[in-house]
Amino acid sequence: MSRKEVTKNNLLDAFWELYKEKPMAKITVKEITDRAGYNRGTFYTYFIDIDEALEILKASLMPDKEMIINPFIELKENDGRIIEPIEGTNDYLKKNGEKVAVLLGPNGDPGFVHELKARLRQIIISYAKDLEIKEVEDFEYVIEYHIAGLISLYQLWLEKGQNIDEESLGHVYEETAYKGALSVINRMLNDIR
Amino acid sequence: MSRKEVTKNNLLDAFWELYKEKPMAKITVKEITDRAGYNRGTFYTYFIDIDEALEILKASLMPDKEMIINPFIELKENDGRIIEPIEGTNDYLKKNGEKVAVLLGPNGDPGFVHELKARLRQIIISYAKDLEIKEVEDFEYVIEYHIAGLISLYQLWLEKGQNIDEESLGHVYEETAYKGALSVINRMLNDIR
DNA sequence: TAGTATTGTACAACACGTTGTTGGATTAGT
DNA sequence: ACTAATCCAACAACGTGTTGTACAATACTA
Repeated sequence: MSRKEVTKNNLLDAFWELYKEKPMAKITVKEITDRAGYNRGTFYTYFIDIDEALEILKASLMPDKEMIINPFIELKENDGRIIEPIEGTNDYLKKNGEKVAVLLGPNGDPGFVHELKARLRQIIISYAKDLEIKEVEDFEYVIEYHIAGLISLYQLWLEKGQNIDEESLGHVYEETAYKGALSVINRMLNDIR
Repeated sequence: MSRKEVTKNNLLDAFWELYKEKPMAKITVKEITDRAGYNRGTFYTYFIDIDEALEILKASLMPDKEMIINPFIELKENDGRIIEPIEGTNDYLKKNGEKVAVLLGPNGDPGFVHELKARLRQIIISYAKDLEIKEVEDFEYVIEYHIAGLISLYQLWLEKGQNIDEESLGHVYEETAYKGALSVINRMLNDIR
């Protein structure tokens, strides 16, 4: 790795440490360079401003199509049932989950959430394209609902300090995604009567 | 309304107009007061800083418990089926939907989203409290999944310029919430084979 | 290989804009 | 005319982004 790359990474790392602690508005260039051990001016040889640094980090966390496996590919062998997307996103989350969680959290970046959802929608839709779905608009809304729910589910889980084990979470997810949230709630209510 | 209140509202309105256009970091006090037609110093007699102005706006958009009707209250007359929360949140969204959408959007405030979801969860859970649900943790996750999905659904709809009519959206929502997103997707796929 | 030119990296210093505050002048409400 | 609200001018403190410079690494030439 060239010196240039080393320096840039050091700056990005320092920035990320600060970003975990406090919102963008309260982070200064000086803080970043102090922590990384450089002069403040050096920052500007690598980035236009702090926003660009964040953009670069966000870009590195955006999933490529290859990172999300096709949920429809095993349709035939799977008696017409699509496989659960959480499996497909697992690799991605395992690797970047911790960082992604920060961007999704209360001090995170709404633009990132927005783009992440758009990207995932786009990927899933592109996979489904060959299948020639008629209700295209409706389809997109269902995808959106599900992706948002899935992300929030995961986020809340991290926020709660993973208060239930991963399998239980998977079970909740599966039941909800296949039977519907309101039906599940109904079941939970009827169980106690 | 006193002169004081009028001025404060004017300042908040001007701030909101700017907030719709660009992110917090690029808004200056001078811009706000120029737009509202006041001196820059006047801003500081009403707010500590720009952040406080945003906090006040966010607070005014937080739903009270009274604004969300109890989705369980008609359980008995409703053959054990809970009524759909979208009905309950409708009044709230009708009134504040446009503003809320900005805060949920790409230039919005992640803290607001976080708090909004937490508040809605809390309200719904408080309604369900009397019913003594056993799987409390699981219940919360299902609620979270659903709320996030519902909000995103609505947000995407606004973003798409309401490309389908409200009834269609309601239909998509209902089917998804009661049958499960993945099941709906399965149906859409099977329909074309 | 030695010596020289070229490039790139980091730095310190600067001018600029915004912030948050102050005290006193001015205007508007009743 | 009295009081409260607003304006205005000036201020220090701070963060920003740009400039010119020194030094190190690398490439070039003989």
